[in-house]
Amino acid sequence: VNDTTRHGGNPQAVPERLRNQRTRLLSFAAMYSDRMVTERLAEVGARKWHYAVLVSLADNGPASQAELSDRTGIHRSDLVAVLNELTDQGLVHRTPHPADKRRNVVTLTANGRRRLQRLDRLLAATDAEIFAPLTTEDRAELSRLLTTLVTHHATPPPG
Amino acid sequence: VNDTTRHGGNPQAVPERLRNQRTRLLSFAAMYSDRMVTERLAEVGARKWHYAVLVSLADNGPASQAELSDRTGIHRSDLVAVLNELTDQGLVHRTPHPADKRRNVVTLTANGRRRLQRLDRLLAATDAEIFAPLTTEDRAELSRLLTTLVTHHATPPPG
DNA sequence: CCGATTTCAGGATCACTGATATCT
DNA sequence: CAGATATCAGTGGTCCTGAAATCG
Repeated sequence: VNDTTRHGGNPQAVPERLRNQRTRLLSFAAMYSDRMVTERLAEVGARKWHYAVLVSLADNGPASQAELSDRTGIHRSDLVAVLNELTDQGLVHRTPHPADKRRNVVTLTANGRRRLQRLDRLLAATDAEIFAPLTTEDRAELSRLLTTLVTHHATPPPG
Repeated sequence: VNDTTRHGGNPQAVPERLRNQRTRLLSFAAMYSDRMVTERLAEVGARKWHYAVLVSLADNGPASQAELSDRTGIHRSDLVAVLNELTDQGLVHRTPHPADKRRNVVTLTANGRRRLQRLDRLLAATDAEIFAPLTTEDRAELSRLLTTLVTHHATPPPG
């Protein structure tokens, strides 16, 4: 229908040398995946980072913003806006830390817990959609390979 | 050394539910990969799209900009700037198409061919660095899985 | 007149930087 | 004082939209 947009180019025309470039494959796969996740979340007024924060609070309990940044991978500077949005929606709570006046303690609300359940279902469906062309075994294998890469590069070099 | 930047967070602190999320793994892996590729290319004054254009011209011959966009996945609007940079460096050539005055014919120069060889070596080294934690078989497997995903999602839905 | 090609101006989003005020 | 925390303003890159100018 619309062939000038949604780039990635015409797959048939892409030279083999480019098609087989692993870093390029990784980039494009992530691009499609990110786009789909972002779209699905946008339909219910959420963003990727929202989910990350809600999960972190649900699974590891209340936390300061600095710790939330560590848990989710959200940059400290950007976490502020994310928490503003979540508090505006009544999904989390920012209260001053009793013993350390610099910190906030971020807590999940009952609404936040319900919201997380919904996002969980939504993201499970999106995952199924994105990885539909892979078998169950292939999906597990992909997760294994990506986990190896991520842990290797996320781990700070020894020192 | 600097633990507040280069996010991805503290890997140990990331909740298991997030760590195992496939779309997140894909995003982060691509992020690390892209960052490394971009850095290495920047050291020699190049960018990712430069390489894509040079490869396309070397492997599939001269082309119009519209066709180059299809071959490389570069958006038509952004291709202009990329070609400006490449022509400024004397790596490609823009000449008017003899039979169709709307088009340009983009050609690889001798310098462009030499440049491509250098970028090939550089990117091969970067690929080795990025995928170092994977065995040879694992890398092939990863390529296979990613290719399945990319072709599936790049191929326009039947119609 | 419709469609294709090149070009430019600008938007939206994202990771990141840098600075500031506050507090330990 | 050094160091940590939360916040805000702003940069640079990328993907994308929209429109103009030119031409088939």
